[in-house]
Amino acid sequence: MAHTCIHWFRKGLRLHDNPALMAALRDCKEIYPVFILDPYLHNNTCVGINRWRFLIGALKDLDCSLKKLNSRLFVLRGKPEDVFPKLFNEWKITKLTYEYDSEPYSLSRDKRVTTLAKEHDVEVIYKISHTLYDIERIIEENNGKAPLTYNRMQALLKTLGPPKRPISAPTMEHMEDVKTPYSENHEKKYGIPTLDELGQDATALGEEMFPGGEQEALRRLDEHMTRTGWICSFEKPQTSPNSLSPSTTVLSPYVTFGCLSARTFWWRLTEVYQGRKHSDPPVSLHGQLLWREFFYTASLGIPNFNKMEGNPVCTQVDWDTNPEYLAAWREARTGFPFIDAIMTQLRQEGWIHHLARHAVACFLTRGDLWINWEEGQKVFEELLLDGDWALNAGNWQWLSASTFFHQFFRVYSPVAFGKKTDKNGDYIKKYLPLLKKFPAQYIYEPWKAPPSIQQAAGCIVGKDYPRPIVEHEVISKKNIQKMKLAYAKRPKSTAESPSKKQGVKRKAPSVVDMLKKKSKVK
DNA sequence: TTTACGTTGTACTT
DNA sequence: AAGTACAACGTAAA
Repeated sequence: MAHTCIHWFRKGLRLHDNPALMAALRDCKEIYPVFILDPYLHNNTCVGINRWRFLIGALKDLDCSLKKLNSRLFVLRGKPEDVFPKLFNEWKITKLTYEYDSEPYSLSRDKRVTTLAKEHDVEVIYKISHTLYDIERIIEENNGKAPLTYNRMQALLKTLGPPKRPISAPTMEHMEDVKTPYSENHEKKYGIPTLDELGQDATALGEEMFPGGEQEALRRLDEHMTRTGWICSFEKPQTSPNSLSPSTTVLSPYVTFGCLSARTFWWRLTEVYQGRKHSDPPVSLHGQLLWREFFYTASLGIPNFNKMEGNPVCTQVDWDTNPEYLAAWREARTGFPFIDAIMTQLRQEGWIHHLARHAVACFLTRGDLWINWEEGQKVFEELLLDGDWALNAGNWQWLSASTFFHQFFRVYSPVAFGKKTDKNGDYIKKYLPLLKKFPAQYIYEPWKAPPSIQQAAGCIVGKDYPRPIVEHEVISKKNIQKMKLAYAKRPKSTAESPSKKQGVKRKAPSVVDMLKKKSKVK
């Protein structure tokens, strides 16, 4: 007997490489494509206006693509646990399909919805298509633990082989015997929300740099894939955090919302690499997708992954509570132009380069302000178009040297780091036009400019632009010592003889270093 | 137990 | 552009 199905879109806002949607269309007479505005996920505190705009764009594009298949998108409002029982009854549903999502809230929500579905005699089918791999399998392969290093991750993936190939989007042939019953007043009942309905002030919006949606995602993917030389020589650490236009693909928002399948991206890259010399993970574009996989795996295998407390791999640090510092960082008024420019770009455009994220994250946490990484995590979640639960938590732990990365003595300078790729400070001038008349010599540290130069620039530090809120050279050294202390308090998994051999070990590394350098000749 | 290594530090020297 | 000191961590493999 043919089914009456709901396909539930959450992430995975696309038709291509959507195995759960294809499962819905098998033996199907009626399909209801559904998206639910869940007050838990979509409240105003964790979703900024740029992310709302991206989501609305993605939903519009989805509805547009579904129309071409004689179907429509049904947008509902409310808790999924409340919405589904009504839909099951009203539409006489027999099958529910969705894409697997490993976020803790999603897992608990989907469990509750599955229970409700069973009570209504609704068959539930879910498929894995948000990540390259079944990340539970990766954890199994590592004896039940998430790998904590990229190397280990790569070794595990080697045993699993390459990711599955993506599947095509449904066509009219798949829809031959399938209908979507929608009425004249569909827009009124199930329409896509406007910014206004969501309580957002649309007049506050800037130019839309990255419009949401699957069609836009695939168009951008195609465009990038034509740049074969660039793709093959791509090395993430060599790309610039402060170029005036993005030095990377910025496909991340599309992958985050599932407008673009990670597997589609992966295999398109494989095609470009084919028969050509190319860079490799971790720095290559394949490598970037594997980093995503790495953090997804960690987020599933490590409890309380988005918190310090109760997180077994996270170094417990006595971060300060300092609302003034936090507000200065969030609102781009730290007095360090490089930091403030990045935070301005983040708020305006919803995207900043990965290394720019490093600079501001290090500054907020272990580098300068000594504020808990969870505070930064919240701000990024609100403002980043590619704000992803797992990647955001993982990268904040990385940058704060809480786990994954442990060389806490390597601190980014809020002055020096940006100069490497933008000596003139053009990036700063773009996002902080107030400072645009400062000569290059002072653009990264305007407080050092003599009064006459400040006057000539039309910007007096301490009046028009803030003085630096901390003295980086001093505070970063203090903070390194505080990190050392926090590390010393870490519970040791193996019993070790502590201080005995330390005096000897001090000298040894220099010999090791010398040997290392000899072998590093390229 | 020891060793190698870690996507993306800074500041100074050669 | 490449090398080196700085002060020095944990993980995973050997």
